[in-house]
Amino acid sequence: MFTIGTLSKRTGVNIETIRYYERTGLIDAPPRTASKRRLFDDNAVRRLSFIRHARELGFDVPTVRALLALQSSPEASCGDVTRLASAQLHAVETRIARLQVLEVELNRIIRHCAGGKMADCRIIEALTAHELGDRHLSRKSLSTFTPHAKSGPKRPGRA
Amino acid sequence: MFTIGTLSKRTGVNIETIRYYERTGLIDAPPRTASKRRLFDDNAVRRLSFIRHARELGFDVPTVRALLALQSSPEASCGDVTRLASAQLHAVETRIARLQVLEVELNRIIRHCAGGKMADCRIIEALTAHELGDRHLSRKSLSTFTPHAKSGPKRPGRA
DNA sequence: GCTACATCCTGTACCGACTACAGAATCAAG
DNA sequence: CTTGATTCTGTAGTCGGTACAGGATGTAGC
Repeated sequence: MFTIGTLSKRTGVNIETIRYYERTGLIDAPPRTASKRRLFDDNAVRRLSFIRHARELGFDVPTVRALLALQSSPEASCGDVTRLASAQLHAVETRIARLQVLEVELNRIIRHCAGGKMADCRIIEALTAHELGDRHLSRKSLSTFTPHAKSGPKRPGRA
Repeated sequence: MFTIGTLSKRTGVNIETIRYYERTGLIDAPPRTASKRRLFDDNAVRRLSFIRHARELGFDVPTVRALLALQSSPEASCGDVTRLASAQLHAVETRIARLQVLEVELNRIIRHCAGGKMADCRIIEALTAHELGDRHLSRKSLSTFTPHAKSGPKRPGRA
């Protein structure tokens, strides 16, 4: 048995995130020491690794929850899992396709303008006018890669 | 001159989002009628279309802001714009590459299990054990396609 | 025992980029 | 004049965490 810091190191999941998962019922509340410290075992490592990996595969939390439920219900069919994975695969493929459209367009934009002044630049125009295949565009899908992960503490908000 | 609903229809941007953009300074506060209704013109349509398109290309809002600033500063070089677009292209390419890894793995998982019972299913195991190239994994990148866009009003939260 | 210092606890607020809703005012058509 | 659509402001909720305050423990060295 080990405390949350060890679990965090073993799984690569943030301590705060582990507590968050507990709060939201993704993992069970573990036993505690007399001084209220959480105690985890190897089972917790496995479950948390599973969650992490599923999240990495792009499953959203409700789906992860469903997978976990299937995992612990012996009469569930493997087909159920396959179904979830297929849905996920479909979503991933859609995302890839859309990103490739963006890739092409960004390339076009970049090539279009080498280094002149704004007056000669078609980019703004291109961005304003051009039409993307965007009928079902989800806001969620638009997030940029923002690697603010472990790049140190930043607190610009409340200073 | 037209009101916000018309602007919304012409640009495909949600009314609430337009007001949000105004609040956060992405667009200027427009003139109003005597009864405080916002009045927009074709310029607003262009600017908002630009914003929308840039967002669709995956630019985050601060970057969109930068693009807009460049747009209205005549001495800015086209190269600045190109730089932003290149950064965005790089991010998009990274995302594609990562999603393709997921695609492969999901496919593998799906093929691995046709329709037996959980007992015979390797998926959970695969998800628990397998290691992804995830050293710099950003939480932001994990969001699933959640097409809850215009699929009607839903209010499960406070009912 | 005492002092550091690391780790852990709870609780709350914050992030981005919106979205949703309440409750009131105003508008346009019949 | 009434009805229904549109708009207004303001606030709170969403998702999936992250960050921090302020306190309580644990552990090591002296």
